[in-house]
Parts: sequence; C-alpha cells; structure tokens
Amino acid sequence: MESLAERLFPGVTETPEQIIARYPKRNLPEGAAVTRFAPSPTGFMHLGNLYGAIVDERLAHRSGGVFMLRIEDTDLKRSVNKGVEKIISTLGRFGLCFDEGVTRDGERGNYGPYRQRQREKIYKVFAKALFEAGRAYPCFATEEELKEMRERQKAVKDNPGYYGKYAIWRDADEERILKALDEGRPYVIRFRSQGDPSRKIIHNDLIRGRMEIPENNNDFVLLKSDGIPTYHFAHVVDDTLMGTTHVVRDESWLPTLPWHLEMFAAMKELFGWKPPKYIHTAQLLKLDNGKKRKLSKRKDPELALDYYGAEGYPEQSLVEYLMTVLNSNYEEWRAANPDADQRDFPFSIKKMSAAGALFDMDKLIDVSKNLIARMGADEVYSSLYAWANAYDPEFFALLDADPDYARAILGIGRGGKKPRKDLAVWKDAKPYMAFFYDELFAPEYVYPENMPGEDILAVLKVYAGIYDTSDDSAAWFDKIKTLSARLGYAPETKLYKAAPEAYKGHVGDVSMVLRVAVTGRQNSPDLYEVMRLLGKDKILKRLEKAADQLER
RNA sequence: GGCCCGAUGGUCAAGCGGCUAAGACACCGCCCUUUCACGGCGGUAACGGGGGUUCGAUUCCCCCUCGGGUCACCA
Repeated sequence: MESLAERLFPGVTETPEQIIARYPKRNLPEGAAVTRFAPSPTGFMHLGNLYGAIVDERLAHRSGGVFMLRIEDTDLKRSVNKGVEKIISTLGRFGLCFDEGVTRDGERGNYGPYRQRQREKIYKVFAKALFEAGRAYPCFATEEELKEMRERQKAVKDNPGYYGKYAIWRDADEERILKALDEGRPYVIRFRSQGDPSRKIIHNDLIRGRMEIPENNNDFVLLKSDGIPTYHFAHVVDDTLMGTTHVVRDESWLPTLPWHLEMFAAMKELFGWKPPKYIHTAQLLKLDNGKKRKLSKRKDPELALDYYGAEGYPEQSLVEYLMTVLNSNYEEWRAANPDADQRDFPFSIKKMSAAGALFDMDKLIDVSKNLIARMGADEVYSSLYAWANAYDPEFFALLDADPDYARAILGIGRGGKKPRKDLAVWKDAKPYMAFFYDELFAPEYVYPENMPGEDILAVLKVYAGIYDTSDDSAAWFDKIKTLSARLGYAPETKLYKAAPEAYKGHVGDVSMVLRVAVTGRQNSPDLYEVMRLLGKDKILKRLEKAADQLER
C-alpha cells in the first residue's frame, strides 16, 4: 500500500542522508568564504547584478574561497535562450570569473548540478522529509481561491498571506487530501510555520548588524505545482548543500528573511543545518522628479550593463565607480595607489553602507576620465578600436586604415604628470579626433571678434608661406609671434595686457585664426602637435579652404 | 495599510560622546595658459524635528517626519 508521502512525492527514491553524503564539507582554509552569484537566466544583466557580484567575488577571492555561478531557472518565464552565456561573458568582461558552477559548455565542480531545474529530485527529497516530519503539507487551493482570499484580507484589513484561519489546507485530514489527489487536482507543497509574529527573532546581518524581526507565520510555498521549488526553498537547500558561507543579496530580501530562517530552524532539527551569513546590500537608486527610486528596467536605460558597453565606458571604469560606492575608503586608497590593481584593495564588508546610494553619473564620468588618462596611447587605441568595431563602423574604418596615425593623435598630451582628460567614454573619441580626418572634418569658422577680415586673411595667406615641418615647437611659435607683430598684434600676451590700446590684439588671436582654419574649431589640443601630425599638405589645403570661405 | 530597512552639503561620504563637522564629484571664482584639457588656490553648501540619557550629543535611546523596500505557485 502506497503511503501518502509516496503519493505526494512520486519518484523520490533517495533519502536525505544519501544526498547530504554527496555534498561533503569543503576542504578550505579557515575563514575562506564560499559565495555564489545566482541570477535567473533572463539575459538581462544590470548594475545591481554587477554590484552584488563584485562583493561575492571579492569576498571569495580575498579569502582563498570559492566563487560559484548557480543558475536559478526555477521560473521558466524568466529563462531566455543564451541567458547563461550572456551572464558569463558579461561578468567576464568586468574581470569576474567563476571557480565553480555553470560554464559555457556545461559545469565545473563537485557540488552540482548548478542549474536548479536539474536539481528537482533533490528538493523533493527534502520536501518529503519535511512533510514526514509534519513541517510541510499539500495545498490544493486554486489561484482564484487565493486571489479571493487576498481581497477578503484587504477588505477586513488583515495582513495578506496564507496563515492561521486563511491556511485552509493546513489542517486537512488524510481523507480530504486523498480525495483531492484522486480527483487529480494540482497542488503545491507548503511549509507548516510554527512562528508567531508577536515574537521577535534576532538576526545578525553583516552589513546591518543586529536586527530584531518578527517571526514568520506564513505557510509559504516550498514546491510549486509543477514540482519545482520556489526561490526560498531552493535557497535553503542549495546554499546548504553547496557549502555557501556568505549569501550576498539586496535588501529587498529582508522581508522574507524570517521565512528562510524558519526553514533553517526546521532543517536544523532534522539534519543539523545552519543558515549562512547574510549580507543584505543597499540598493542603487535614482533621482526622478526629486524622488529617489529603485532603478527601473523599463524607464532607465543606464540600469542595463549593455548600455555602458554601447556608450563606450571601459569596463574597469564601472568597477572602479562601484568600488567607491561599495567601500567608502576605496577612493582614498586609489589616490594613494594610482596604478595598483583594484584587486589588491583590502575590501571589507565593514565598510559597506546600509543606506541606498543614488547612482551618480557625473562621478562615473570623472572616474572614467581618470582611468583613461592613466592609460598609454596603445591601450587607448586598442580599446577604442574594439569599441568602434562593434559600434561605429565609419570611425572604425578610419582607425583601422592608419593605426600609427590614430595612436599618435591619442598620444597628444598623454603620459605626463598632468595628462589630458578629454575622454570619459569611447564615444567621446570621434568628436575629439574628428578634425584629424578629412572624412570627418567639418569646420565652423568662428574667428576672434576683434580681428578684421583682412587681418584674418593675411594670417592665413602669410602663414601658408612660412610653415615649416622641421621647426621645433619654439621656432614654430616664434614664427607666429613675428607674424603677429607684423600685423599689429602683440607678440606676447603680457605686452598686450600692459598696453591694450597699443595693439589690435595679441598672439593668442593670431594663433586662434590658425587653429580655427586648421582644426575647424576653437578648441584643440596643442596646436604645434596637431599640425605636426596633420602634415604640411593638409595644413596648406585647410588654410586655403578657410581663406576661400572668407573671401566669398 | 502591516512589516522591514534607512536618514551628515545637490550627490557619494568620513565621523563611531568633546572636531573651526574631513575628503571626492558637481557648481562658482581666481591663477597658470596661444584655445581647450590638465594643474594650483579659494568659495557656496550638511548633522530632518521633538523629547530623553549625559557635565557635554552628529554620535546612545524613544517618538514623529521623510525616503526606500516588501507583502506571488517571480526571483
């Protein structure tokens, strides 16, 4: 004769002890943290994912522990083809690599399977054990019934949930259950709570410290009607079997923490299980109409990590920025160790804030500018090259056609004690470099207002005759000074300032004419360097073009 | 609405009973400078309110307020 447990959990042949034996205690040094990144394979990777993953990775790798990837695919609606591939490659770009768990072509490690769908039988074994211990029961309530119930609760201002008198299947006798089973009605397995919200439990969170939270009294779902566990149950089972020591997740999990703790308490009685350490992280917020709110997938493109790739933020910029949010002393450390590897920073949970942080794009841009300013021209070129290859074919073609030229352009003002910081993202490079390429050269001839047209024309014409590629920067500038003086402009700015009435303007004005003619705009990096790179032919053509424009 | 979390300048934040309340970003001014970028110097700007505890509270406790989160067979 088949028992009720066997009918409720068909196909369960193993015992909990057999399974537990397959997941031995890990052999790791004292204090080593085992963490896991456990996303649903939605294919959507966002800032919060990265934020949490950095914490997981740092904790594991700084302690000589293990960083694993577990895929929480218990909800089919959230699964997407290639989702896993996307997760691994995205995190990989940010320098986060897993030691264990799901991989591109399978999985690695002795604590798998690491995809929850493939662990179905394991969960059932433990659910069955809970049932047999009186800590779980089947519930045949339909969705409509539950919905109705919630409405009733709302109407009488009771707390929503499946508890107390609302737990209609909690005390069903075997006869009733068998009848429902015979009728083939779908059912879920619920946890039988013994909690009382008027009592408090003490929880020590690694970020928030000591917390007092009411006990749970909800008979929440362990196994859904398709036999797949909810997140809550899977969390308890997996993180125990896999030996997770630290669970990092965002604070929106705090409200269900009492559920998890009560499950652990039940599992402790049965199998001696203990909960991991919890790290409930603050959320990244955004200011919207003067109000803070959680970043939203629909409304905020900057939530998606793909956004930063397309804009051309170096991956490391985002990591650096997130580190400054994660550990308040990171900036100080970075200032003292400008060239150190970010991984050498003594990351600490103690330095993490419990309060939510507004995502600060200005700060990210600043961080990114500094990061790019520290790179050499070759590194800038190769990163820019890769970015353009993916996002800007026209620009890519130019970069590809003459790598040395591009590298030389990017090398202007780079490498010294006070490097230029023109670039925050790779997208900035095209407008910054555009005038170096005839294909992109789109001049706007705006000359100093104090200069009459004939003087401008004279500068353009005369200079065309005296520019010499072999001049060094001093000789080059001397020529401009001499030209200035000849036309009635002060050869030194100081002279002009001392006696403005004696001159029509100063050498800066004359330089500006040349700059505008050659670069097509009023701002540029060092004009001497610019001209050297452009070469005499281009310079002469551009001077001529500018003169033509003026004469017309 | 119940429950939970949080609260120092516009933003991120240091502070952990006694300070002229750091620093960074942003903003403004000056200097440097042939433009820009960089750099230097300086400036505006904060402990949400009320009660306690204490010789003394930004710091500890309570209440209020405000902000956020969460109340699924989603994670």
